[in-house]
Amino acid sequence: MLQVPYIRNHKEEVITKLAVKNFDAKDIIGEIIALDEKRRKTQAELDNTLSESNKLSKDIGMLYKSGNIDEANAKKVETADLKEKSQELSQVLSSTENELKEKLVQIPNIPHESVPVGNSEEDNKVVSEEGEIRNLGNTAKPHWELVAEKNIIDFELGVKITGAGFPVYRGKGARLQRALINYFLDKNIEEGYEEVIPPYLVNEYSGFGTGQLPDKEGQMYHVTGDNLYLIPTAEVPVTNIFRDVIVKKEDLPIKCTAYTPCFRREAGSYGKDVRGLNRLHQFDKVEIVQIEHPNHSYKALDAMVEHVAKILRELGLPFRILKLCGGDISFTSALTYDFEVYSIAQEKWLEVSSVSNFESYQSNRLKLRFKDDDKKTTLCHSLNGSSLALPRIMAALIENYQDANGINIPEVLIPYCGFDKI
RNA sequence: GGAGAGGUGGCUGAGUGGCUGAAAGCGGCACCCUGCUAAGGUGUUAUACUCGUAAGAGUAUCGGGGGUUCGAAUCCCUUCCUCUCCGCCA
Repeated sequence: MLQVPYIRNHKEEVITKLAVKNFDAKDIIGEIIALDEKRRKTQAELDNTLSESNKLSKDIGMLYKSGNIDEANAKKVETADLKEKSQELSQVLSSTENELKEKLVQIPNIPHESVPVGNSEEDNKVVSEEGEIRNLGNTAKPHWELVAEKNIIDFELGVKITGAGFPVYRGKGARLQRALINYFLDKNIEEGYEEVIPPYLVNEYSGFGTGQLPDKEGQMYHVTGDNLYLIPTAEVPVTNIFRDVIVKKEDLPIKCTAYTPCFRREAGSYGKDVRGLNRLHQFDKVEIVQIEHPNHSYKALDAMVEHVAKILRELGLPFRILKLCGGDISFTSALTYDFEVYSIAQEKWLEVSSVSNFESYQSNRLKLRFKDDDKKTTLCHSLNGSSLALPRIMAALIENYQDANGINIPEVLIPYCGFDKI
């Protein structure tokens, strides 16, 4: 959520920059400024009214104490008008505040100046590309065939137990998955991230804090009996650790990593793009989250990007890094880099990580602040990224490391797996 | 799930209708003093919003929401949470 004073003081700039996200902010910004003015005016009026009736009440108290009952009763009558007025004003105030908030949450985060203009993923800018893409000719098998042959991931079984998009990993498949999780976590811990195991169900306040609610409600599984939501990403519980928190400046940056399963309803497309591990309702992901000082958040973003790149390099997967354009970048992000690994059998790039700086957009919702040198409380910047999402890494590993004898395990994973071939 | 008790500032803990944004202690910060150290002294120490260039002033906040009252941390209702006992259970 953007800060109203910022909108008020940088009206034109906000409108221009939001245009990069293909968001026409002109009307809504005007409405917000008007609502804010109304809010402030009402606030001032209400405060004055309350101040008056507080004074009267104090007088009445004094009069009672000194035995001046008649005068006290006379003053009581005077309070009636003030009370009615303050009730009216506070109603106006709260409805104005609600309206204002409703408008505010409709405005996306302002994109960073380096975000390329564009309408869709076609316009994302390839920042770098690394690793050798093997040429297996037409012998390359897609991962869904390989996992069936080796009996390491069973999609049909998942359908029987739950439904489509809930695969069963078994044998070496399960072991490889667990190896990847541990490997990712270890790399993150090595980089200074504190490991946390958060709840996998969150309440609605948390959903609001990270922006899933109220708009993207359909994306999450809702446990209606207890009014809780299954997390679509560890970002939700982990970032909400810091909701309503004022941290010490010297504690920044705060770095957390968490492995969690992720649950996504993602009502939508079927077919080739969602075959196998490409898109699931339940999947595993290791997430990294940073809370940073506003002056250092872009340095932190670069470091996170480099960290993820290092892991992909170690795994020996060909990958590229994209800077998302205005049309593809998420609502809440100021700058996002996507990581894609190449799937040689599907002959396409698969997104395996998305690393973003939200600047103060999330912090404003979360009320996540730090005390600055001038003792002012200032919003922190928050960042997060996947490090990494498991299914597509698994898919790419299986496809890229296949040969006539089976599937090879990358060097770094062998100690975690306990085997070197499937 | 049943029966009780309770939720007050960074922490401990007082406070049962008005002068309590909140005693006291601890902790934190600043300064002073003692040639060092231990100790001592003085002051300060919440958050948000509004008005103001500022100094400052006002308003709200004692788990959340609602109510009674001229006036609520204090009374009533409701909800969430914590603790103790019983039951159930990985």
